[in-house]
Amino acid sequence: MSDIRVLVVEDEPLLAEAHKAYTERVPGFVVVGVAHTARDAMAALRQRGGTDVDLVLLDFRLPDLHGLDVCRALRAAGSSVDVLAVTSARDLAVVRTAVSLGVTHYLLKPFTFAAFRDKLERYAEYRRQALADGEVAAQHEVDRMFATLRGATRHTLPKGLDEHTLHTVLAALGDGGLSATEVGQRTGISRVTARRYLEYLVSVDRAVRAPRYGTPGRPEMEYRPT
Amino acid sequence: MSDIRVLVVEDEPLLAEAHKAYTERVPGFVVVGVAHTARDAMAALRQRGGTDVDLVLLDFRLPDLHGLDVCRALRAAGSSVDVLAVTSARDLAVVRTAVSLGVTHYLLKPFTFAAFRDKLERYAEYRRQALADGEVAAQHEVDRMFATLRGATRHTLPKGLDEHTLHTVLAALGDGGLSATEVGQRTGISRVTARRYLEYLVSVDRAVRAPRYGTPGRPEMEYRPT
DNA sequence: ACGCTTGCGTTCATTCTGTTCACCCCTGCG
DNA sequence: CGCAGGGGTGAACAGAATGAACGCAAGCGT
Repeated sequence: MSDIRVLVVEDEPLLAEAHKAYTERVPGFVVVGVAHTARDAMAALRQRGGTDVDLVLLDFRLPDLHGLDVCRALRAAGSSVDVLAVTSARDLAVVRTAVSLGVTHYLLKPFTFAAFRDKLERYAEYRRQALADGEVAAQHEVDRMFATLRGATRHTLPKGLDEHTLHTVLAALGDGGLSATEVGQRTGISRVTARRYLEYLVSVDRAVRAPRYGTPGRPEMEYRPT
Repeated sequence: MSDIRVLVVEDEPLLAEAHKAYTERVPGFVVVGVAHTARDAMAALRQRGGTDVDLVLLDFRLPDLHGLDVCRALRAAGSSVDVLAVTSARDLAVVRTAVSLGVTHYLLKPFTFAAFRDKLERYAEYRRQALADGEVAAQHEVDRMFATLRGATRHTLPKGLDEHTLHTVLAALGDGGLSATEVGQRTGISRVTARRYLEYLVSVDRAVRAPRYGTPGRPEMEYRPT
């Protein structure tokens, strides 16, 4: 199976580099181009005849056109290249339209590498199933393809940590500025456990810690989500 | 929440009637039109201004144009109406293209009413989440929308589960707040079996689980029906 | 400096989870 | 009527997640 060829479309040069680096950290993917505007992106896709790019990492906020318009133009031109929306647009109307235009996934900026990799790996798996030139025999095969692409996110937590507790802690943390003890009080969880989860969040860059000075005694650690 | 308005596109008159009847058997859906050709379908959609139809049940094998071309024309015209592909085309290439054009689902003919209803109900649930004019706060909310639309299907009880036991467990659960052990005690079923059924209920969103904190030792899981 | 104060970070007992596997019951078949 | 097979159940077990206890770390005050 040859690599999946990706075109990165992102106007901010630093982010474009970051997305490129992220993509190439995922086995099976290779970046074949970077575009900074909608015009460049469409030119790159046209030039390549629509067969040399498998997946477009498309920022929706571009200087010249909106990403949704790029999608529409692609579809109108008969291209069936796959699109992964990478954007900070949180409007449900935009999500709806993106879905109707067939984006494979919709990744909110800023994102962690884990979230990014999850989307790419799902796409790779979908592609493995869909790329064959054969035919599907039964409904459940089609269902499985759709589910592979869009099914619930799998997230692997370290041992000793529980997913539900993690959500509870995250919710209690709110906008941050809380110590482990305070999070514990808010959730009914013990300080020890609250700390366990807060430290996990720090370890995966979903929170930061800072000491609280000014009072006697050892300073308290204050956690804040990122 | 008003009904979801459906346009049925199917050239075979008998099948068109059948699809219409099926659709109206699903609560929350209403058929607002039937078209027998691609031309008719596009005319109907244009006439209605693109805002009076929420979902198109689209046969791909039409006398004048292929369903895929209808999709492409819709997208090119800026319509973001949702499309449920209903077709006997089993080519993976067709499925791939359909996905890239944003079809919500792909239903192989011939199909059972159960399979059909599953697709419509998933779409309704997706719509409920996506229709608000608000904004999404986090990645997992978008993920849930995609998963609702495309997640794995489960219409029958998995092996190893018995319907009668399921009802017993559901009845014992009452308003919730019970652990697997407690449900077991109330029903005379073992904890293991009670848990088996409770977890099934969670997996199909008919119950939620939350840990009970405060005491030493691994927390108990508390189940609550939704 | 040096103690004082306060909470951090860790260890470990505790309790319940999740899984495995043997058993039992039912059904179909020779 | 005996036997094989499969689906559903529960006893036993390995280990997962929590919180109490405790020693030590880290600022503050004199």
